[in-house]
Amino acid sequence: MSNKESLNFVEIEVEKDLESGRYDGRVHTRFPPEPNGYLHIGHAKSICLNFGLGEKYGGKTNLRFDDTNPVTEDTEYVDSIKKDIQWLGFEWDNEAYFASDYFDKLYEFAVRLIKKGKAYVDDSSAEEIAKMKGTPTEPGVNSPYRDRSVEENLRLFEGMKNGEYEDGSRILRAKIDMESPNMLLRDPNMYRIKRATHHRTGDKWCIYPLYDFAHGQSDAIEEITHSVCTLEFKHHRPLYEWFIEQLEIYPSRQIEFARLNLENTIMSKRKLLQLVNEKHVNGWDDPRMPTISGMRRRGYSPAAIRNFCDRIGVAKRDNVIEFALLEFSVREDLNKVAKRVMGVLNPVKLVITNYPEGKTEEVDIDNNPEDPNAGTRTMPFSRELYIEREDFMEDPPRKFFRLGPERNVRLKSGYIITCTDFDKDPETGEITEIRCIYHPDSKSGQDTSGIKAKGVLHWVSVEQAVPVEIRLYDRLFSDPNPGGHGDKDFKEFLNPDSLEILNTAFVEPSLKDAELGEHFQFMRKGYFCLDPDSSDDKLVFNRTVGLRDSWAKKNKK
RNA sequence: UGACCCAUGGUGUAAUUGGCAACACAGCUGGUUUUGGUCCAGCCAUUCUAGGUUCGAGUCCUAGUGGGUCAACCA
Repeated sequence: MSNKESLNFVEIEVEKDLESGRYDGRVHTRFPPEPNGYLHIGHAKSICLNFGLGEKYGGKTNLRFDDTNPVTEDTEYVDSIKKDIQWLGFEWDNEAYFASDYFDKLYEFAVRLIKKGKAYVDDSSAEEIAKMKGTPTEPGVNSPYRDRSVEENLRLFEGMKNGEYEDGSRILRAKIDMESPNMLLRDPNMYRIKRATHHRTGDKWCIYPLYDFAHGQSDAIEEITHSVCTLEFKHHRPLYEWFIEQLEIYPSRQIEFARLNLENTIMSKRKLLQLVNEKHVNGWDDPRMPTISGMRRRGYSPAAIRNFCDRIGVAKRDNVIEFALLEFSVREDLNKVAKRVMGVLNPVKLVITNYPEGKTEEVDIDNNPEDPNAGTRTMPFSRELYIEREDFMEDPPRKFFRLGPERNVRLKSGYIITCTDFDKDPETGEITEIRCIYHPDSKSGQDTSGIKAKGVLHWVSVEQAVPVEIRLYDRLFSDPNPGGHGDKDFKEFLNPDSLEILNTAFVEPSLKDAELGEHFQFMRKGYFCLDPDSSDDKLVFNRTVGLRDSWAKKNKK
């Protein structure tokens, strides 16, 4: 198969099956989300794994919605999930499938099991069943309803389907072994009565299969070869296989891998939903969310996310990935594609006293030094500019390469300037204006001045500057493992400074034509993208991720 | 006080299935640079512990230790 490159353990298992001819050389995987929330980066790992397997071995991958619990599921989620998978760049086989498409078949499977004497209707309450189940260290006991006749079970199960009984009054269980050390084999529930409107089947059904009697059966119906899921389902495997054996259906094989955990975030859909509902964030696609839609809005690219998923690998041990690895993947991709532009986040005015008033010249600038084909554009340069407030120091240390009294610095793609003077608010100590002279023979590309300038600053011409709103993001949680403090609620670790809004920023005029989905690098400041909140009279930019900043790092120490 | 799974640098993943512990990220040095970005070079591990098998163990065996999962009419 594949020779030199190392395989993950799932691929190794798949290749073994390919060699043994177990599935006639077929590889057919599936990605089975429940439509009860938006997809997150953990799902991205699963998507990349499942669709990656399909692509790598010339097979196919189904998208199947595991929609067997109508009370939490909704078509809004179906739509968002489809969009996210496509955006990541994957294509599922045929139309999307739904477990709910198989409700008739599943009902028939259940009847088949009853006829074999392998399933029975239990009239016990949920509490009674739980009690009879025992504990991990104590065996369970048989239900008094366990030995009903096949005929009675058939009649009762049909009654359940026909809505003759109340919700929760009866349940269909598999008859396996109440003393099994594996709790899941202690007569697991198969079908419950639940009068709820399903997002696709409406009110047709009042009984719905549970996970263990839907998932594996759906795999079999679709003739899935490798059913890849996360570690929590390990204990379900014997049950998964028991049903296959009893029903004599397609023998799909379940393989479990360790789910992704990311520092400073949570991956639980339930908790993410809570953040949305309680308005701790502005929706599922809030750029601080670990959702695919949030990351998209934040400016992460599909390639960045896929590369990240490649890098983290697939194994069986619990893992916590450092956020820095995700950010590396984002920078790595954006560095190649992002157009370099200028934006001043915290402006201070710079006046070039020896530059003619009213004059404007267009200076040339590279769109992307990493991409020779990206071309160049021009930017207006004039007497009054905005520069970054933090690029000036009244009394700078030796290693500060930026502007200070009598210091030289180059204005990127423009001229070298020498600072001559500055104004300061006597009350606040804030610098209000900086004055300098420029050296006309130092123009970028035709510099004959011989002047040295260690620092290079970005800038925007005041007259043409476009005022914009800038949104800066930080980790949503200040704790590396917000969900891992059993006694404390994860929301206690929400980072109060995860969103910072800047309302006095300016960007170069070319950004008036910025489009949604475009990636920009604001030089020396990071990667940015236009936010959908933008309107014609107000542009909003999200900072996707900052640039690596060894100067800031050095100063922190 | 059960069953099952897992254990390799700060993090994650490898190691031709018993043959010199590799790659990436992070960190630290230095170089290049009209982005303190990118890029380039260098540094950073006696594989949880203790026994055993073997010429040879990260890999096999035994025992321990540590972590995870399992008792929803959720998936």
